[in-house]
Amino acid sequence: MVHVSHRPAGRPDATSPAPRSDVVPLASRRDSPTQRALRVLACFSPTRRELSLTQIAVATGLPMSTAHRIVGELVGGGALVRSGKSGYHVGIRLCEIAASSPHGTGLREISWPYLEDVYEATRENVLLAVRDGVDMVYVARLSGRDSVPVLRDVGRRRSLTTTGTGLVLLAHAPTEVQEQVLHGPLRRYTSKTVTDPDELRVVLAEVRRTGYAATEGTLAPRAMGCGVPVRGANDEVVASLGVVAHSGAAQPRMLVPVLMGPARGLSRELGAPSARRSLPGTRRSCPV
Amino acid sequence: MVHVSHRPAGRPDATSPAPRSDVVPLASRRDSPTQRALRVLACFSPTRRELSLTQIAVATGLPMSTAHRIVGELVGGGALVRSGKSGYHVGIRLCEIAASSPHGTGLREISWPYLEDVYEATRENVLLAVRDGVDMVYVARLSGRDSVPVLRDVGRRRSLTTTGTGLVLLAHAPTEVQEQVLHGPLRRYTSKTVTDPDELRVVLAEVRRTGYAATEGTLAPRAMGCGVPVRGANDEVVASLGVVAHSGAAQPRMLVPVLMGPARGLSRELGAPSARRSLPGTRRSCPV
DNA sequence: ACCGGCGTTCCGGCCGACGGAAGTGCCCTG
DNA sequence: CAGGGCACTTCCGTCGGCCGGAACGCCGGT
Repeated sequence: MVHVSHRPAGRPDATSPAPRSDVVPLASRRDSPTQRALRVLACFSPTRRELSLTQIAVATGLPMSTAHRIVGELVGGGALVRSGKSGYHVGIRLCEIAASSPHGTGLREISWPYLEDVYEATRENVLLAVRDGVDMVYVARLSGRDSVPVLRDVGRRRSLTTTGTGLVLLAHAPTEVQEQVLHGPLRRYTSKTVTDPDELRVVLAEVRRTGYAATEGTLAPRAMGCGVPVRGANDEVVASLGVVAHSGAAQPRMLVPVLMGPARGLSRELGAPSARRSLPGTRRSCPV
Repeated sequence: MVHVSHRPAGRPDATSPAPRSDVVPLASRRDSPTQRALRVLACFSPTRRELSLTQIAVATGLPMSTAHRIVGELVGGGALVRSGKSGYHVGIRLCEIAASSPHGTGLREISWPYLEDVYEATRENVLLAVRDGVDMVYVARLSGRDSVPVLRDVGRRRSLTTTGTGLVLLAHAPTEVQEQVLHGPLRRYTSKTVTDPDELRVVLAEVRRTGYAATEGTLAPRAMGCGVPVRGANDEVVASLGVVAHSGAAQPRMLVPVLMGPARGLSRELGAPSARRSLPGTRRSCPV
């Protein structure tokens, strides 16, 4: 069973040695049509909602005619739609498909009432995040009109090491992912950001032991956050529920009891066995 | 400019039950790899969140080996992820991309506060819908815990002719779309469902004239709804904001004033010129 | 142990994707 | 008004990689 690394990892040219003397290394970038189509779709992001054909061609590195054909087929399939004269954006069809993801929009639908519960209790920014590779992606955000807008835009990709929600996800990630993060560069955002691998290991162990992660000033100077795990059908951690607020609004760890209830409720709805029955020792009902 | 019908139309290969042993190009029904990849993705829906490889192969009509290759590439690109041993579901990567759609998740993000405003005022199911082809798709739904669950699941596809929100979208759709719907079969859900094309034309004209659509008992016997248009940057109708509730909870048209404010606010945030300045006739320029 | 289903791998043929080049319409400019 | 630049669209010959039938592990059930 060959498990393909789910990250194409940029440009692994080494797989095709074939050192033909006349091979042009520049344009030898032949990948499968499926991957090309995905690359075209990947051009779009919450920060780049609308692109022209030329922009797509440049972003993907595809020739104009090729980009034109692929985009045309994506439009025919409803994945993209034209907006205006020269411009494309992601179509509703793709949103429908994405809505089926149990880690994305589907999870958002299920989780919404629980986020509301947390919001009712805290009146602060409530977030639900999942892990994708070595990054964290927010799938849902609930922020009242009067709460501080610390973070914006669902779908933004962030580091796993700088927020409470991220640390929860990293602490329960597979070992290989953790090692990958620990060996990679740990970017510093503030003076409090943890950048020492060994120190981070200690933090992660603590997160596993206590069942929550609280940070203060690690991403921005006056922001603090707290996250707790949300578990799925196999009791593995599928998401992290957290609150982000300005420092001083509350002690981070005081948020833990508020988060635990909704997190357990959500885990139960997701089919987590450990959340199925209310155990007497709720705070450490699950191994690790 | 060739406008491809955006519906690939199921499976036309059942037409060759007699595979002659000669050169009959039964496999000539080949579509482009891009379209194949989209067909694979389109297998997933909110009602079919997890599929095995065999299920995908059957659903798309692709041979196993072909389906295996395409699915593998989609997994490599992050569009699909494995769940368990035999099973795939839509990946977060696709949700990120979909989050950039101004007609989908992006619209949902923007619209949420306005939906909340309507909910605060009505305590009923609040919906935001857009049109895709001759169907309506809900992009956001807000229903309180205690409100009647009349409709479920964002991303579900519905008819344009049976709800207030749908009628608004249809009334402001391009003429060709309206004709297509009017000439097609008009499915009857209840005894009150409008199925006569001429009668529907009158209804649509009334919707355009009054600026809202109210229905009662057209989809389900004891359900009523009301919808108003939401306009975009070109002042064209991009979405429909509506409320669905049990009959008797309120007069449908009494919901109109409640809907108009948030709808105008949302339109303004989307850049609609007509909502830019508060017109004299408008009874409330700011959301409730 | 047998078996049936499912997923995976392999390989040769063939056909449709590929992309350079030419064509079209539009807008801005001199 | 002619000219030129830009963005998009179409065309067509070539050939490389997709295609899918067939064969092969791997389980789980009986």
